[in-house]
Amino acid sequence: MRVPTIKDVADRAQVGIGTVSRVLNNSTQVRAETRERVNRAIEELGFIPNPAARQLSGGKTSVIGVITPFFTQPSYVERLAGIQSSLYDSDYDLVLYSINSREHFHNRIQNLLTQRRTDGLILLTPPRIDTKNLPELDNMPIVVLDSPHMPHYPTLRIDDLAGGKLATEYLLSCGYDRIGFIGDRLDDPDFGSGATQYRFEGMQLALAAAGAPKNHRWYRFGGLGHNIARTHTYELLSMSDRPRAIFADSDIKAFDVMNVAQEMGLRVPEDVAIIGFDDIDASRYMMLTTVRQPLGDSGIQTVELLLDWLLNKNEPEKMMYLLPLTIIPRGTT
Amino acid sequence: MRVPTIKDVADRAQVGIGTVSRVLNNSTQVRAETRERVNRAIEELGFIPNPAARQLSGGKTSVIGVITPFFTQPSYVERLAGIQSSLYDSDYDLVLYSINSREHFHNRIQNLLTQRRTDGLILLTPPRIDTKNLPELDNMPIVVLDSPHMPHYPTLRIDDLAGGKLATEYLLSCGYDRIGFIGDRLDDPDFGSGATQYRFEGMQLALAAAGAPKNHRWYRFGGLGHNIARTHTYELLSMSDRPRAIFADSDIKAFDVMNVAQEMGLRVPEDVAIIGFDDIDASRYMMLTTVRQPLGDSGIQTVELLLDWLLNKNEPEKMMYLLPLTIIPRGTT
DNA sequence: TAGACATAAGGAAGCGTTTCCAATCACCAG
DNA sequence: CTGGTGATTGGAAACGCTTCCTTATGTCTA
Repeated sequence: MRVPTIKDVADRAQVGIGTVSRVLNNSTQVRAETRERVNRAIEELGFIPNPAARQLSGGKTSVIGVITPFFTQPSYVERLAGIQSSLYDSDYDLVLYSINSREHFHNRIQNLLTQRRTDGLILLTPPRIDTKNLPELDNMPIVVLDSPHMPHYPTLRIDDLAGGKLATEYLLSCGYDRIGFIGDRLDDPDFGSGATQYRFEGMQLALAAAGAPKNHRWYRFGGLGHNIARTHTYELLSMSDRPRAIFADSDIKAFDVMNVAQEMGLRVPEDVAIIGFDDIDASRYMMLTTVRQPLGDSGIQTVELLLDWLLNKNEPEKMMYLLPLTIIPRGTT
Repeated sequence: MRVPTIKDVADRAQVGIGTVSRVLNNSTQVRAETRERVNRAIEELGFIPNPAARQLSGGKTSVIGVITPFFTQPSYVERLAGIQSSLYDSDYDLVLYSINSREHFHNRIQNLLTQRRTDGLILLTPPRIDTKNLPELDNMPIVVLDSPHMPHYPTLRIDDLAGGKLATEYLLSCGYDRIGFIGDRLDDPDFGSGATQYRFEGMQLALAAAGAPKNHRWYRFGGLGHNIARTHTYELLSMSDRPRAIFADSDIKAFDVMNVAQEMGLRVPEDVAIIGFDDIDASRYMMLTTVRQPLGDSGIQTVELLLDWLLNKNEPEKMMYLLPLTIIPRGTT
């Protein structure tokens, strides 16, 4: 059986195709009785508008694109899951674009903006790029999640400085005063988001406020990958004046710290306390104390902002929306 | 500046639109010289074919749909990541459809088959449905990953029976003879894949072959969710003749087992050994001994099969492609 | 009752491709 | 030189929708 088209609906409802289209698009210019008749015909035929035709004619794609790096990392997955779940009941499809580098990101967004394959875009932790080269950026609703690099667009993110303070204050309140830090390199040209830097600064502020000791030898800033955090941990914990607690700027790194500590025969938290950052799902199993940021919720809120923009033309303010942070005390402190 | 269309290319290359289209679609019916001229014009204008028009006219969407349940579970994410990475260099976009129930799955696939929003479909762990109601299923290339429920389609999956044997034989070879089992309920109407059942049967075969003791009180089949596995673990480990080792049919459940054992003051593996199934990323951090199935690779292979089908018309055989399993010995045995 | 104006509805044009058919051209055999 | 054949090309039609323009139908006011 052929897939029914708008023409079939029009014939069955004894109206013109224009009227059917108006019913589909909730135009007010239709008499209630006519609308009813058309809806019945749609129902009876099981008519579903052809998305390609709709897109070609009206420019609407019913697609929301999500551009994300590091698709495999749990914190990204959890944000993505939030996005997915919010889109679930909408009429929008979610297209996933994974990127590996700043260049790739630039190409991808350039393409998407010119090709108009999507009605809106969610940029998950986008790298720093020169948006001056993207003149048409303003025509497409874009919401940024977890990045300070696109201040001219609505952005949901956390206050990393406050997060660093929070973690440190918690460690201090537990009685640990000598605190080490393990984070990303500060000047990553591709994906450096400044998160590590702010969290570290927040830590320094908290230490200063409490009059706690600082020691630059306790602070390590590495690249990505497991081994670097492992190496740093080993170095820190081998010192004669080793830190009494370690603040890792992500839960994944904190797991490495836990592993290395255990391999070195140190007890957690008796010999060394550990706090992470993110509160990914696995942290619960690892009994890791951490700073929770609302990963799933942040995805949900991002979609809400974007849908309100697309559906109700409520363009959100181009500002940073700061998300709440909380300490989740578990077994490593 | 307006986005260039095929007409602009045709004008600039001094040819007709049909010729441009033939060049775009690699038809052989174009003189080499003409083809060259057209390609230059495309290059100069930065022309990119409009996907919507293409789809409306030619029926090709350049989209591959992935239908997956449990989007948040690590094993699914890892499969998905494999799929994503393989699609990365192709011209296909990946659209993610998450489903919650068998009904939802049925509706979704029905819609996709009639709407033709995708050129091909990957079904990740689809539930058991009545495919008789989907007469057009045969028109759309579909590859199934991790499910025995669609035997009339090419399917990549593991041999769960062999996996159960493998895990059990390994535990026996470590000297643990009293072995418990924690798995899903056997008759889940929605997503029961038979995996638990086959893994359990494999275990029973291995026990019988080795003459090891069996005890039905050591075997628990629960539903989804953390608490059920936790409860079962507690029950098992509270017995006076408690099992010396526990085989959990997923790593996630094994984590619960580890947690409960620890809370009960039991040492792993000295008091109770634990083996999981899947080898998700987190298992490495948890030092969990487990049966590794190639999650990421399975996604890659699925895409290879599908792309070969779409691009080269190599329709794969409608059979089960069995993926290899290996024991990953770590700290819990 | 007539004119003005709002509301409702029909349907052609247009969106940017692919594909099909017809036209043209080059070449060859007879 | 003529007719036939295959390769190459141009461009109309078609895909299924939205939108705009037009016409028809009320409805209200003076």
